[in-house]
Amino acid sequence: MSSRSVIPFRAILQGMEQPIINRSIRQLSPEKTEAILKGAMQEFLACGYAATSMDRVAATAGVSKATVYNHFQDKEGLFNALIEQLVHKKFRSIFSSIDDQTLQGDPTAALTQIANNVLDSGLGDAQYLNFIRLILGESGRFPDLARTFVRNVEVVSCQFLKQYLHEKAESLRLIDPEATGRIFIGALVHYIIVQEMLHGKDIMPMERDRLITSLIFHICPQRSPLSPSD
Amino acid sequence: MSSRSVIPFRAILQGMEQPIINRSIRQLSPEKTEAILKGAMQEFLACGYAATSMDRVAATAGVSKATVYNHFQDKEGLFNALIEQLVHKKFRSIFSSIDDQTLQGDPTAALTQIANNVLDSGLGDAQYLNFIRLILGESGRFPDLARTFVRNVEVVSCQFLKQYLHEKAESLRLIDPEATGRIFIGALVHYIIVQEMLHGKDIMPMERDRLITSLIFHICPQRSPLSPSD
DNA sequence: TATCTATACTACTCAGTTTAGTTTAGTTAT
DNA sequence: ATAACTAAACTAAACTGAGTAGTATAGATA
Repeated sequence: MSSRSVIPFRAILQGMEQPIINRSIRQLSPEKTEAILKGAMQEFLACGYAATSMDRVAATAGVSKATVYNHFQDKEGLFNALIEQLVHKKFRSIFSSIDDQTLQGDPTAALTQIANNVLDSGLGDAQYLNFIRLILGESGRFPDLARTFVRNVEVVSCQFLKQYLHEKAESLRLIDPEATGRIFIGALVHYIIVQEMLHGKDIMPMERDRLITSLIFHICPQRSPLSPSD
Repeated sequence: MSSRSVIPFRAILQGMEQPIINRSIRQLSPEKTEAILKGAMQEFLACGYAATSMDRVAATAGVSKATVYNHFQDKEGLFNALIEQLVHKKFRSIFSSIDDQTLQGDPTAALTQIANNVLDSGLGDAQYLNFIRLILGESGRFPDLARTFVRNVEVVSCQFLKQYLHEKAESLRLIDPEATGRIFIGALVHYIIVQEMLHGKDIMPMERDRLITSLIFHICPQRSPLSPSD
């Protein structure tokens, strides 16, 4: 996107072998880097890529604009670094809080907890919602960032479920645990997107427990005759 | 967003009852309106809201900038009109091409065709993908447009499936056709998002027929012993 | 006569650079 | 160890060159 040929800043030299002058090499302060990324997060998540200004990022970070450009090559570089950080640090493991005991027990209870974990990550957290919005909205202009997201969030989620369902495949009589896992995640993600991201709560309301109940009903083969509604 | 108090243009009066001055009122040419909307579509879908310039919209539409502002109040108004048009004209009925005969027959075949219709709408069409990207990406800044989308696309899809599954509820032994419909749509939409929108095809590949087969396997109660994979 | 075009304008914002001066931290000499 | 020195990280501010939304004007067109 930016196409200029300028002598690269010190920031780009990170990781390159230093020449001769090793006398008093101070690093760019990690505190500033963190502050800039924090400011960038606030701005990019709130305004999107195009509508975010580097002046405002610097102001929000409490740092001069020149410092921003000492730490990051340009707007695109800062954006890339931010998304990469968010994907790796914040939004990776939705399943870490699921204890092994639940996983070993009744599949209905385990799947309920997994579903609730997925929904909790997206239903309350406005920051998470804005992050997904940003990734989806910019996935056309930043395909590599989208792929990073897929590798670190989607793949992890689906692998986790695939593994779990594979273990239970016989007792649940599943023929394709991987596809079942995708259906499970997909139904939940779509619910989050429609209800919260697209503000569809009031237009097409549905209790989250109702969706989870149905989801588990369709995955676990025993079909009880009691019908909750409709 | 734009906060100026200007005497409204003729464009805003569209649909309002005209006052007294009906003396030789030529309308703003509908051809120009269409051309502007077409240009706006190209630009907004390709660049997003913030990165689209009104100069470029006018140029793409083959129309002067002043004409754009005669037909639409401002950038936001044009964007609103565009999304509204797209939602209503282009991306409303995914199910129109499903014939009644299929719907009356074997549920497995019917659901397969419905699933294929949903996937076809999103897997090939780059324009459709960009449209969804735009809606999702701007859903935070344009909540009303997001709601319009929900009302006209999500609700229609889910209602259609709810209705169909409600009729088959007994034979398929469904306890909550509406929730089942959501799961069905959700799994397909999530598949489109991950594979196409987020460029996950090569990272976590999955044949579309495999997903559809599993989906129908989970909805239709008869569980065949033959397993296609894994 | 009203819609259109072309063009230029206003007032502003933007990404990124530069300049001049301040702070900070590592090195060296005392 | 402490003080002096020095180079780099920083700040504030101005600046460049380009682009922005939206308006205004004068003339072409139908």
